[in-house]
Amino acid sequence: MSNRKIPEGTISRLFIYLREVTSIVNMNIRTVSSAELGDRTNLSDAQVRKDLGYFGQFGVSGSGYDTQELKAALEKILGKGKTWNVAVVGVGHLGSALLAYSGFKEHGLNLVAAFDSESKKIGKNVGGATIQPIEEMPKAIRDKKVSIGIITVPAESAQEVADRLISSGVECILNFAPASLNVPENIKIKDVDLSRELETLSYFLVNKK
Amino acid sequence: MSNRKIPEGTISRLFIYLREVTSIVNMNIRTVSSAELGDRTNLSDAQVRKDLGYFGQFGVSGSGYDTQELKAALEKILGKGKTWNVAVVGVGHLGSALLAYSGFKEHGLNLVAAFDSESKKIGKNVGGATIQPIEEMPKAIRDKKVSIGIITVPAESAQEVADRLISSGVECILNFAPASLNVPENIKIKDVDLSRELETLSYFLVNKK
DNA sequence: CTTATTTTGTGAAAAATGGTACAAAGTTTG
DNA sequence: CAAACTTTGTACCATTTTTCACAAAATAAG
Repeated sequence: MSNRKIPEGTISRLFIYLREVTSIVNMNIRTVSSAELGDRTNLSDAQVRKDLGYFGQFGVSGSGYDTQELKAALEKILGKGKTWNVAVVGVGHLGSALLAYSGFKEHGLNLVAAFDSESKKIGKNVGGATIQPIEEMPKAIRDKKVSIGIITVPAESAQEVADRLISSGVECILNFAPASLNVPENIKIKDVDLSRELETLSYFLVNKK
Repeated sequence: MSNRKIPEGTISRLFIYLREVTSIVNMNIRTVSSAELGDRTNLSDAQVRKDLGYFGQFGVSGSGYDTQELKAALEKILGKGKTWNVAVVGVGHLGSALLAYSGFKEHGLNLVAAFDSESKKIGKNVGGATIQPIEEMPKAIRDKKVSIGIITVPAESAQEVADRLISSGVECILNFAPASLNVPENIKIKDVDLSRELETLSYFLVNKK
């Protein structure tokens, strides 16, 4: 049951279910069916059941899912409430904007270190961390137990930064640089590429019938 | 050939190929093989060939792809250089940050209108557009020929805003609100959900072996 | 110019994902 | 408590996407 490989899409949808079931709990509704959950999320009832099925049996035939139980189960599966130490590399426009983003803390990401190669930025304070030179990365990342590295440097230096982050011990990288990075199997890398999202829209408009 | 349905993933990868081939052209390299392109993008050679194959035959057996030709072809397919008029609804933190993002203009997105429901924001200028009340949306969107609407309002009002945008005539929506929106078949909607990206990392860290 | 090598383009196989449908289990009704 | 109804969980089927593998085309070498 839980040893099958779980599709990436399932994980992503789990967050959607959690969002929805949280809102349902807040309406003091005790129970919800897969059909209802599907309606609210624009997904099919079968999809909902199948996704949840990867993680166990939460439902009750005839009445559906206990909303509070489901919420708790999803939170557990998705690691809600846990916190992680993160380090940002590259404190330019994008880096600073990210550090100001409140969603960071809300999702358990705790900024403990920031690095930049520009010497005039060193020593400044951003989002509670003091900007350090890149050379201090290995020590700082070990000392502060950083598990997530965020790359917001230009594409040219992104690979080098990724290599350093990994050799310093981070397990997970969030890459905002528009570059295809090479990382070992055991490292999770997540590319966030707003440019590509924008360009996809452009493609759609050009090629729509 | 080009009447087959093209996978979403293919489109997304095309941008990656374009990025790479652009960098190769800048290095004055005249030709590139699917294997090389695959290496640079962490994709398989077969994937590269199949993706390109959806749009025609660009390669030459024995030597590969002419980099300049491929670049030009990808730019044409992806609508590079075209520009689109966009309107932003919701000029809070996120909206303002987006408007400051330089990538917007670079990707041919031209802000021509901004709306907000808060009366004290009306009349202010952001990124070259004057903030208008939501009521003026239909007229403004028609007059200014807006084809892309960007939603950066709270989740609660996102659906309502989407409905209004669509009935006013936009063809494409970029949704930054963490909500599952319902839109007609012929409207392209793209969800950008940074929260979910962050949460996915958390899932990975909790569930890694 | 013939042989060896490279590399494309694409059918066909395989893998991944999503949808259908139904037995089994629970709930409600009279 | 029996019959009608609801809803889950999953085995099976369909579709989509990726990978394999190889003939055909181009190039390079001898």
